Amino acid sequence: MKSEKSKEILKFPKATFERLKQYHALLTQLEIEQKQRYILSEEIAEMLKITPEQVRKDFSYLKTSGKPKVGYNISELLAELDELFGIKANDNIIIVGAGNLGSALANYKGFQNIGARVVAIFDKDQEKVGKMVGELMVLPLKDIPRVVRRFHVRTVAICVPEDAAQQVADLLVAYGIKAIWNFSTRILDVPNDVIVQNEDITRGLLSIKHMLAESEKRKYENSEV
Amino acid sequence: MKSEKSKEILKFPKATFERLKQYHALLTQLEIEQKQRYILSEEIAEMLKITPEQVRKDFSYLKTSGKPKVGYNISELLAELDELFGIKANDNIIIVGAGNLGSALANYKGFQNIGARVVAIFDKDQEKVGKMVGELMVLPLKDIPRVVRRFHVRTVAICVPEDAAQQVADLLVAYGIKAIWNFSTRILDVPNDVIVQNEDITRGLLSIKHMLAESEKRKYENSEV
DNA sequence: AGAATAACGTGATATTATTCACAACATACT
DNA sequence: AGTATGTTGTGAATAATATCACGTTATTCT
Repeated sequence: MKSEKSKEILKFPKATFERLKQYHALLTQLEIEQKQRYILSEEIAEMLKITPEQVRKDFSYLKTSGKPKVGYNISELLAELDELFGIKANDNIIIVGAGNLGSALANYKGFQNIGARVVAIFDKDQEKVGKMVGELMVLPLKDIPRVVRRFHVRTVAICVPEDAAQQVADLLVAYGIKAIWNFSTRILDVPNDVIVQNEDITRGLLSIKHMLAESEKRKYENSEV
Repeated sequence: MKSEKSKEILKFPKATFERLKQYHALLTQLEIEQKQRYILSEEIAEMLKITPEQVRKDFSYLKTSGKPKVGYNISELLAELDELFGIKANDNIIIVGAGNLGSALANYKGFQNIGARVVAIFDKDQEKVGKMVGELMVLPLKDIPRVVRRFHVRTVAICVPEDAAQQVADLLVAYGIKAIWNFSTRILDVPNDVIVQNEDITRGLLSIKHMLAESEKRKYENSEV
């Protein structure tokens, strides 16, 4: 490749990338609300519990720039982030497991905001096959390869019971799936070229427990002094 | 390999804390499986896609130590992490929103592993009130204060539609709730002393999209060379 | 128009996190 | 028992990230 600079521009710190996802979610929300056209680094910072300097530093990796005393144009910023995350290029995904969690995902309306679409949901249980989940009919597992090929599915959300997660993952790997969105708490064993994104929600609750304990401690210490 | 330093001060880097949660989940799984008594830093590293040095460094903040050529005692390590996260001290939590997501949470069996228990689930919709979700009967929102007081609830999971999230948060704050586990993608505006843990799952999918794009690019570049 | 103001942009500096390198040591082997 | 081996534990070096400090600039005010 020729242009080294253009590559450089799309290269930001990992920590910045994580925050860009948060900015994207926030800006999407603001864009929908249509209450304001511009936003200050300080406003963003307050909402996301970070510093304004951090926000500006992050944005300095982008092409979009803000105006002193006015802030950043929400639409412009969101457009650049959309572009950056490849949101215009839609990704077809499927869900395995039509229990409550799988159904919740299937009904989730926000996927369009991040360039994703759920094209099918599968379940092992014959009782569930044929039932409707939102606008999708639950399909049997054997149909996975056909749907994957037909819709060029690269990403699968695993929403099955804990002890079935690895088994389903093995199946999906065999079908050539590129990325697994793992909603079980199990650590999946897959080949190195398969991406695994874990959504173990219990981690969030552990954080809460820890923060609650911390704030209790502070309260105690303060009353001591 | 001596460690005489006072480990009483349970202060570790933030990054380490994040990983301790992962170790905890992994060790819980291994403890349940009962397949092995010891685990090497290298095995942990491979499963969590980090380096063995990182694992050992993290564990160096703990009292538990490993044995050369043998590894770490799983039960001992898990016991220390349980203690650290205050898992023996049970936390009663409630869920607001009895849709698919709220129901999925209510039925989740892993809460006991992290010292949490769902004591009630609420919904605004009169149609849902009275219905059973797992072993819990859906209650009307007006019962929240009573349950919060009766069960000393400090933490609430918000599983309501996007545009109701802020409203519910305001309500909960008024009832004296200390921590909000936010499953909507909305950024909630709450007083500074209220903890908010966001579980915006779309971030995970954005990461997948990005990684897929990266691996596509690598493939392309390799075929160029 | 010129001055005052408030917010942006970013190089320099400080802080935090990861990796390296190797001594210490438990186990297995001869 | 002594030696070889492989893994731990951790201070030191390096790398990544966040914060600071301040020059720059668009807007508002007089």
